[in-house]
Amino acid sequence: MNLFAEIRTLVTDSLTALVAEGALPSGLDFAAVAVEPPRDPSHGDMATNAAMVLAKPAGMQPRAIAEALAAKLSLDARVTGVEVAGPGFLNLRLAANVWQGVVKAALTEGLEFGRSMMGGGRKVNVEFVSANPTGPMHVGHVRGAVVGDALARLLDFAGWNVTREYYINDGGAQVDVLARSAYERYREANGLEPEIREGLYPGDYLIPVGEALKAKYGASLLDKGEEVWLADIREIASELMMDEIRGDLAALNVKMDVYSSEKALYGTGQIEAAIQALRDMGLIYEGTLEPPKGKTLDDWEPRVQTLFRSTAHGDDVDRPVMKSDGAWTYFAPDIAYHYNKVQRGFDELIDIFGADHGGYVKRMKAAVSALSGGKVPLDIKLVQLVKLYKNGEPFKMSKRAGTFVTLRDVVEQAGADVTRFMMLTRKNDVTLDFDFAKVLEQSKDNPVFYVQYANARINSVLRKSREAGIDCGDAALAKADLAILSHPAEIQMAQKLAEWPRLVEIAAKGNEPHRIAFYLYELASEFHALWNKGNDDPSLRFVQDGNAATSAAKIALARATGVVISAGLGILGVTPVEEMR
RNA sequence: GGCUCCGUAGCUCAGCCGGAUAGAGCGACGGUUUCCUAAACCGUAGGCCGCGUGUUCGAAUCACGCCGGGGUCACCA
Repeated sequence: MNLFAEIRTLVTDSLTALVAEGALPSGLDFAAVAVEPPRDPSHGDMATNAAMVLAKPAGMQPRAIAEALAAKLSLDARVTGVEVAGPGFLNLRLAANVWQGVVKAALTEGLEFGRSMMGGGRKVNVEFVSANPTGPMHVGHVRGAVVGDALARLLDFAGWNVTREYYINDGGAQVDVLARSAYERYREANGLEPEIREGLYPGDYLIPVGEALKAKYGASLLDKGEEVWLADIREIASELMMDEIRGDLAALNVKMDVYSSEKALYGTGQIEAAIQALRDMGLIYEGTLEPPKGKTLDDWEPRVQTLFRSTAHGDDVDRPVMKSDGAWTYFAPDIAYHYNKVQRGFDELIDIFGADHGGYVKRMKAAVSALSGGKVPLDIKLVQLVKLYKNGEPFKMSKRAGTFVTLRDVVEQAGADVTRFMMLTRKNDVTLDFDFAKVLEQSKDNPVFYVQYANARINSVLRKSREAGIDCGDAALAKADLAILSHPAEIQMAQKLAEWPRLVEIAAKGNEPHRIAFYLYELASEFHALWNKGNDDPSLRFVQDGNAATSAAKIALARATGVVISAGLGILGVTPVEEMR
């Protein structure tokens, strides 16, 4: 149930009726008509801009349209007041039972309350994390992992058919470096001194890999050159690193549906086929790029390369797909990979990248635009840096690698739920400060705690009510006489609940999971306020001694709030806390 | 220099597919506890929404140009 959508339908139906009566000219487009919560509560419960957006196309004064529409709307039983205000807004007041109905809907629909059909079952692929399989995930990956996973959950809730996908970059030089690094650990496992040369990965997470290699090969590779072992060790080491990464993701409560391998694209003709497809469109040519303007590169020299004419699809310069030695650039398999996603039938693609990949956005969009004939939109979300602090001081440490803070470090210190919520308290394109001390603080300065505390209070009410012998099942509460919820503070709470389905759609439309976190904070704030009003006015307390009917109605309101908090936390991938003693 | 993100209260940030008197938390000041968890709540103070021009009935929001800060910039992935 989405009350705003229902009232918007009422508005557009009324407009259609006015057209039929000749009060409005025919052929008007109602797409721009919006029904929204007004910023100022004194402006009523809902406001519509219908008269203003239609004034010009209808060739009428906004006020004339507004008055005609007001007359129509006031005939509806749900509408108790309509007034024309400001430049032509129509402010609506709705009957109390409309808001009480929202409480009932939340109880009967449960965690499905707010689920939307907006996605229409369209297939969307969300690619995120895609960290190189050369070591454990570090803090830089955490935000992308959380944003991607929460976005996937959000889109699922809003009616999309979602696939979460990880692209394993196991085809380039970095996995050779991994293999050489692992070989040194293999020598170490055999009692020799490892030579961790400049450019190799020094982290001690490769020690177990060395052990595993010793278990498999004994001492047989010690006197061999890398032409003998490189390919095999590359394979084994990157497999083990992916196990590590899967474990890291699990620790963050992130699950992938599909892992795709870059290496698997080589030798199958997929890269050649993708490039050929572009060539057939006349988008591949041999040429020489200009040096970047304004930036002097000492080692720049003109080179003939195989280039993708990405400028034909919005990029600023054309991009090389093949090196001068004839090997593919990183971009080529990435084109093939995205082509593969298009061919698998996804209607929409989303990539979550770190902000350092900002320069990659236009060329990737150009490739997808070309290869899908402009039919598959690619949205790329860049997540900005996370800066770590502890008590306001910049924080650097790692138990495991010496050089970087790992995902495990963060999860062990802060917990998966807190980490996830905090990563969503900023929109993706703003840098985020993460203070290990602050995120564990139990105060309203900490939004995770604040929301969880509201949920704990709700559960406390339910516990006590059950002890008092009241049936607190959702079905029973839904049958309560909700007309009892007539106090303005209670109506206001119900109004906040009514915004939930609308918010889900707004967040999904913009691929903006952070909006869920902000809404939950506001919802918790409304609840805490209502809770405290019970101090001054005992009639606002949820449990009313000796009056089962009144208690049931008020508990229903609390429970409905709890349902929405749980549903919202579910989208964020955060487990609701029942009790916080 | 190109591209890109950011610039809103003392601080950290929401709001931005145009809408009414621009919001929240922290910090400051002042209140609330016989009560279902005060781990909370209520109130006061605090703003050329970086600057300018344009579009519009209407701009924090859209366009263009500046200023300031971050990221990034050919055969690395």
